Amino acid sequence: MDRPLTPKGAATRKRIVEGAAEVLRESSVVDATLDDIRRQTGTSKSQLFHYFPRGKDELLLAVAQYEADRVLDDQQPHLSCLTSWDAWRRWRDVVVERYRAQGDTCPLGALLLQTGRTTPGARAIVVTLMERWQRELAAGMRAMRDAGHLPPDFDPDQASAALLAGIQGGVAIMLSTGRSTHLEAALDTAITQMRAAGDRVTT
Amino acid sequence: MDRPLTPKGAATRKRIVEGAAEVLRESSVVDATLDDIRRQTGTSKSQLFHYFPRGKDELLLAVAQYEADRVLDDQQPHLSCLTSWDAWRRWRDVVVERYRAQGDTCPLGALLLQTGRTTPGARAIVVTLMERWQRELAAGMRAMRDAGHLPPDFDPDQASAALLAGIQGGVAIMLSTGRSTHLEAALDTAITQMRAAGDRVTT
DNA sequence: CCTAAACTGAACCGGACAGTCCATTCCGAG
DNA sequence: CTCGGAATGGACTGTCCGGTTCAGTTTAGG
Repeated sequence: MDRPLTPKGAATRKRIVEGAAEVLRESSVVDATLDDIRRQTGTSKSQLFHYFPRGKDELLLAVAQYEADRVLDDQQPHLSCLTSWDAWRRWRDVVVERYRAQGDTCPLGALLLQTGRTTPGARAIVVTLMERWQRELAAGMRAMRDAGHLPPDFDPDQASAALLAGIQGGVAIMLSTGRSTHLEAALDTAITQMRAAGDRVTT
Repeated sequence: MDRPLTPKGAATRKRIVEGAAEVLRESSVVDATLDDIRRQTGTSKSQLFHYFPRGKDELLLAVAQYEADRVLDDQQPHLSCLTSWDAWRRWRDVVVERYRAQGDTCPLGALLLQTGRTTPGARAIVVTLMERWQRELAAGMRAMRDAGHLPPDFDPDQASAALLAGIQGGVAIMLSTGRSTHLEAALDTAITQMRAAGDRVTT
C-alpha cells in the first residue's frame, strides 16, 4: 500500500479496480481472466502488474475492498440515522431494493472465496465490514432505546448480531433462489419484534 | 443419470464421491485438482471420467448433493421432532456444534460457487435443501402452535423463513470471523421470541 | 526542447490441469 | 475355459492463463 507515485496514474488504478469490479459482476470470478479485465478497462497486462505487483490476488483484494465499501455506502444515509420506526422502515426498503437489484451475483462473497478466507487480508475486509455494519445497527437500536421506544432491558448487541445474520442469510438464499422472501422475512421479523418490545414498554 | 451398469463398481463411484468431498473440505475448491482427488481416492483419471462422463462439473455436483444431504442428516433426529421447548434447545445446540466443528470451511457454498449458481443442477440442490430445511422448521412451529405453546396468529412461514436466513447468515459470518456468536444470536433470539409469544398466550 | 522517469502495449513463456486414448486386468456368464 | 464387456492404469495432449520482458510513448520539470 505504498503510494509515492500517482499523478494521474491513480486514475488509471481506479479505472482498473472499477472495471475489474464490473467484469467480476457479470462473469463469475473463476471465469474472469486478467485479459477480460484488461479488455474491459482498456489497459494492458503490464499496467495491471504495474499497479498490482503481487498479481491477481492483490487486484482481487482491492476490488473486494471497493465492493465492501459500497455495501454500507449504498445503505446511506438511512443506515446512520435509525432513530425512528419510519427510518427503520425506509432503511429496510433500501436494503431489499439494493440486493434485489444486485440480482444473483455476490461480488464480495465470490471474491473472498477466490482469494481464500484464510488470507489475512481477505478476512480483515469482511470482518471490519461486518463490525461496522453491526455497529451501525446497534447504534440505531440504542438510539431507539434511549428515546424510550424500546425497553431498557433490550439488548442491542445480541439483537443487532441476529439481525445482521438474518440479512446475510437472506441475501445468500436470494442468490440461489432468486426470491427475496427470506431477506424480507428476516428484516420484517426483526423490526416487528422490536416494535412489539416497544409496545410493551408504552403499555 | 443413467445407471444400467454397476455391480459393485457403484462402490467405486461412492468412494470417489466421498474421497472428493474429503479433498474439497481440506483444500479450497479452486485448488483441488482431479489429480488430488485421484490420489486421495486411489483411483485413476479414466475412472473419474468413466463414472462422471461430463467431467469435473458433474463430479462436483455429485459431491454437492452428498454434502447437501449431510446437512439435514447431521441435525437429526432433533430437527424432525421440534415439539417442545426442550427439543428446540437441543436442536439449537446440535446446530451450533455441527458448524463450529466444521470450522471455517463451507463445502457446499464453495462447491456451488464453483459450478456456478446459474447451473440448473446446482441451483436445484440448494433450493431443495433450503425448502426441506424450512419445511422442517415450520412443521416444528406448527406443532408448537397446535399444542398451545404459541399463539394462533403466529405465522410459521414467515418465522421459519427468518430463522433459516439467520442460520445461513450466522454460518456465513462464522466462516469469516471464526466466531459463532452471530449464529448463536440468530438462534437464540428466534427461540426467545417464540417463547415470549408463547408466554403471552398462556398469560 | 530535452531528458529522465513514469507509463503503456503486445508478444512471449512456462506451468498447470481438464480431458483423451489405449493398453491391461478383472470378473461373470455360457 | 474363454469370451466379452466392464473396470482400471497411466501416459499424453491441447489449451488456457497468470506472470514476465522489453521496446515504445507520454508526461513533467528545467
